[in-house]
Amino acid sequence: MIKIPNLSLALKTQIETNSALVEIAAETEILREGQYIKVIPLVIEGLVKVFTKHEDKELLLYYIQPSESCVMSFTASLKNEPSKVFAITEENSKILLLPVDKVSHWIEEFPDLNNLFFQQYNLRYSDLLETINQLLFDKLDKRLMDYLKEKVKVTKKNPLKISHRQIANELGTAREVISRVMKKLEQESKVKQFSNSVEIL
Amino acid sequence: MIKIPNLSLALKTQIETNSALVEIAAETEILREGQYIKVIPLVIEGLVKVFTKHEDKELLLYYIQPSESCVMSFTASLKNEPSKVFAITEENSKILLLPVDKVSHWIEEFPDLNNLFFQQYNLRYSDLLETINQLLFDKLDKRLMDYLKEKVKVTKKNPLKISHRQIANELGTAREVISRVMKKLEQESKVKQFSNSVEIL
DNA sequence: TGTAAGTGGTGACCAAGGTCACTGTTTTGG
DNA sequence: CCAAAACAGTGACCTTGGTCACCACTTACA
Repeated sequence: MIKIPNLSLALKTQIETNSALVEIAAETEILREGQYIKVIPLVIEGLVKVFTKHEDKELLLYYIQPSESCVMSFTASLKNEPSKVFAITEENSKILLLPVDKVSHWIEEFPDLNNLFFQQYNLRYSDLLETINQLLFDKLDKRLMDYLKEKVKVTKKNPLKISHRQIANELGTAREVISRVMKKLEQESKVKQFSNSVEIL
Repeated sequence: MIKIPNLSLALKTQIETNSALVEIAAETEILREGQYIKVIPLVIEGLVKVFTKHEDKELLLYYIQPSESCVMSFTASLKNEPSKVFAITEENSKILLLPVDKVSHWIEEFPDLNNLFFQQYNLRYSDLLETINQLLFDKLDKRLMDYLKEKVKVTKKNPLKISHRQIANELGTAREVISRVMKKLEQESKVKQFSNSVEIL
């Protein structure tokens, strides 16, 4: 039985018998801007990254962690609108795919599912607002540190195996810039770099 | 009887008999960061501006227009969390104040209200994402033009009576910068300036 | 095992926008 | 009607971060 906090047994049974559980390899694109979809993902295991992108420049928006869903898919499928964001698996993941037509009924029938989606919306509202505040108020050194801390927390790995290029992509900037700021942070003893990996101190 | 699209008569009656309709003068602060609240506003008439702020620097996030509500208030009051944003009336406004304890019941009882809040969350998600995209991908001249067009649409006034200082505040920048960019836009015949007002061409 | 691809480091330079200082004009309230 | 406050214009300068051109090192895999 799938473990998702705060869902009733009746609902979990419904979900299990009506949804597909798929395993998706790391680094697989699962949603792109403009795409129409008919399925709502519920992450069981692994990690999904959601980001915005425009002509080679992109920005990490938030992660979808186990027990979480994707509100973009929720509205995109219920209202038949195209997605405004991209999503990609960052780790090998197990994801439940809930069929839209079922979900629209379940929402009325099961207050706990209704609740879950309200919680998800609220969470993403906070995530996006946080992103705005960082873009607007913080310099790159702070943004980089916050990014690294968040990444350590979410992947539960320290040191992180990650390239300067990927960091740059996720922060919407250039590799050289990360190189520069990273060096500064290392001199300030806030991080330590090995080959291809970064440890937060 | 209050006119709000897509709400059942039964619900509207409930709302009318259990909520206070208040008139709030323009430029009145109605919500600040860190504040706890026990009431959910539904704008009937007028216009409410929602923004983020940090040490004198602020940024317009979105407007709450008639028939719309405030999802920040929704979660802040239902989950007893402090607000993360500021809100201020931009015009004289009539606002229905729904008591939280009632709303939590109405949401289960009336699918149309449940629906309204999902729509509002979706709308704000889009608003915040749009804000992020503009901050990240657009230069100030484009951001300024978009801001002015939006303002004209939302206030239904062209020319707009507005100072460079206020524009600067809402875009998170400085007055001198707006002065500069405004001059450029005027030379490109995209706007026309009179004393204390701006017309979009 | 050698070569191509990916990665990181660095200096020089550029562009956008933020800051400062100061001026003149317009608006407003007593 | 006049003084104070708010507003707008502008040149000089600074800071941040983006761009470019390289070079050197590591890693993967053919």
